Amino acid sequence: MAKLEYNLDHIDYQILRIMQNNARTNNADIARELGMAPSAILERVKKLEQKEIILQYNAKINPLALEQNLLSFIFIKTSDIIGEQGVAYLLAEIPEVQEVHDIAGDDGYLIKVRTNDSSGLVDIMRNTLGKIEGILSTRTTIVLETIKEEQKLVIPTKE
Amino acid sequence: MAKLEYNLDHIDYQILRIMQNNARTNNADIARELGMAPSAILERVKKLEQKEIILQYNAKINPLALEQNLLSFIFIKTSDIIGEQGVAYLLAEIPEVQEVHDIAGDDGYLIKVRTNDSSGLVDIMRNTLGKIEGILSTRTTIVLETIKEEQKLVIPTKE
DNA sequence: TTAAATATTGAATATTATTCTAAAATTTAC
DNA sequence: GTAAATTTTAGAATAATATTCAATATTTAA
Repeated sequence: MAKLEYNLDHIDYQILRIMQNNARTNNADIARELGMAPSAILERVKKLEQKEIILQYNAKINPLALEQNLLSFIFIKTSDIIGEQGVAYLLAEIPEVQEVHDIAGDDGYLIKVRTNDSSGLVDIMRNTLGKIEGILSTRTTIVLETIKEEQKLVIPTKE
Repeated sequence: MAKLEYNLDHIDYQILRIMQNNARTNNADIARELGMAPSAILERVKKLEQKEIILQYNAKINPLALEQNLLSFIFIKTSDIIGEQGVAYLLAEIPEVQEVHDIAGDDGYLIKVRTNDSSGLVDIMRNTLGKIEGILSTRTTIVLETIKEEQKLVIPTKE
């Protein structure tokens, strides 16, 4: 895989900033805001997508509306050899698992799980995690309340 | 604040599923896929937004493109009284802090931070966290590699 | 500096968003 | 269970946007 060149100028940054805040902002509006032609903006957005700078567009859905009230972080120790991530990929396949991170130290992995409630969490731990070979131990942290949760990156103001 | 009634049927679920996977799917396409009139879909989407079931539309940007290569989780113990979250709101104001969770146990808060590199992390810990009154201690976990990271919820298949 | 490559504009067309009214379906109240 | 009230939908009309393309401008590289 060739090294990708991300060559972003300040117009790209502005587009990213707008899109990060509202992915449904239309071309015409972006063009107006940046004082450019819609066709030029379209070209740039397409390029940002092609170069995988914009990875995807998501609607953020209120977890409460889908009765997904329990958020948990679980540290998982495994028998995975360093550099290998067999267990990680199995964890990543679980729909309720939103994040899987390989972390430094002897903890192994940190995963983020969203379930209906504690019974949903128990269910996953027992029936899903429990069936994965190579998991040595888990340590679970329950979230009582989420004050902030977003994926917005800090975008440079200058190029 | 009145208790919100989320009254979702299977058409709403389908809309949510489509939007969660691609927030830029246009009305016409959704209408075609669900075999309904665009105007009906528009009504439903507006309602989902009004009822705060769809919270926002985000473009997911590749952190590498913005040189944000280091992801960390930090456990923060504070002198916040249980139920009060003064420190949490200060943490939430930091742009590099993507998540702030109040967690069970004596750890206090768990935050997720994205920085350029380790020097950016040190900088935040020293110059930003260090200046917040009420932080007693921190424990930092560095992410070596992220295998999965998304906010997609599990959407019911039946109503 | 010049040639080549890239990016932008502006106009034309295709497509979509949005509004509105009437009909249909659903819910509510009696 | 029926009728009224509410909500939802469809369909048509219009406004707005997306997209394409050829010409122009700009940038890049030699």
